[in-house]
Amino acid sequence: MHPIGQAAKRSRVNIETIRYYEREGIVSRAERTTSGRRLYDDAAIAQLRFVRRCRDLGFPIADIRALLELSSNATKPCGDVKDISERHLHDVRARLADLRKLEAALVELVQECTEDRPDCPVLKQLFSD
Amino acid sequence: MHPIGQAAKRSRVNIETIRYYEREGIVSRAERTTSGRRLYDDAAIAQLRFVRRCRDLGFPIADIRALLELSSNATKPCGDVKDISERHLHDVRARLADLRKLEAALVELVQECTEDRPDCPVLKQLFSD
DNA sequence: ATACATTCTGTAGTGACTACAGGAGCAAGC
DNA sequence: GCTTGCTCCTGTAGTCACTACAGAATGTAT
Repeated sequence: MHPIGQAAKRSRVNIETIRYYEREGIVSRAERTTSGRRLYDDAAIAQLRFVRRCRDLGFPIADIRALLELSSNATKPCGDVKDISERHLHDVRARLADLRKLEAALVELVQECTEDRPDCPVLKQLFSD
Repeated sequence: MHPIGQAAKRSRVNIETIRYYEREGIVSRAERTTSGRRLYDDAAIAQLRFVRRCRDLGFPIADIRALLELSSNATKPCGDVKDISERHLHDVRARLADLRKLEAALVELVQECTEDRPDCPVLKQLFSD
């Protein structure tokens, strides 16, 4: 059994975030010492690491809740896991498309800006009707 | 002179957001009728539209404050405008790189998930040490 | 006069944390 | 036993850029 600091290091989830996850019911409530300090076994740490990996993959907390639920309660989770993952992948691709457009627009904008002259074409363009 | 609803339509900034921008000092304080309602002239609407366009380009509010300051006070704003824009472009590219990695990781993950079987390889992988 | 639309202020909620403040517990050295 | 310093506790507020109300007042059309 490990105190929260150890659990944080092993899961790469920082201490404040672990407490936040517990408060929000995202992970199960940790055991406590008699003085009220949290204690984590390997399974609890694995759960934190799971959440961390999902966050690294960009899954929102709501999805992570669902994934954790599936992992503990479903007999055949794979279909639902796939659905959640594909929906998320779709979101990521949509964000990628937006960012690519944004990048192109910015490149064009920056090209306008070449000299130290009194009328900035960038500002002019952004202010135009 | 236009009431806030008109200003919102013309600038594509919604009413609540316009009030928020004023409260935060991002745009200049609107004139008022005797009863206290906001009034916007063309310049004020252009300023709102400017903010909206910058937001569309992903600039954070702090950058927009700086750009507005430059547009009203600087004699040769173009150099600074370029600096701000390039720093932002750099950020956007960093986010793009992150998202691309994320997409690749998700594609790989989703490929694992093929059948309706009791042990989901995705969950297994996310839970592994 | 009445109905309806528009606007006002002020506050709270969003997501996913992060950063304190102020206090208590614990381990090691003297 | 005492002090030092680290870890931990709860609870609250801040982050970013809005968005969503509640409850009241004003304006416009019939």
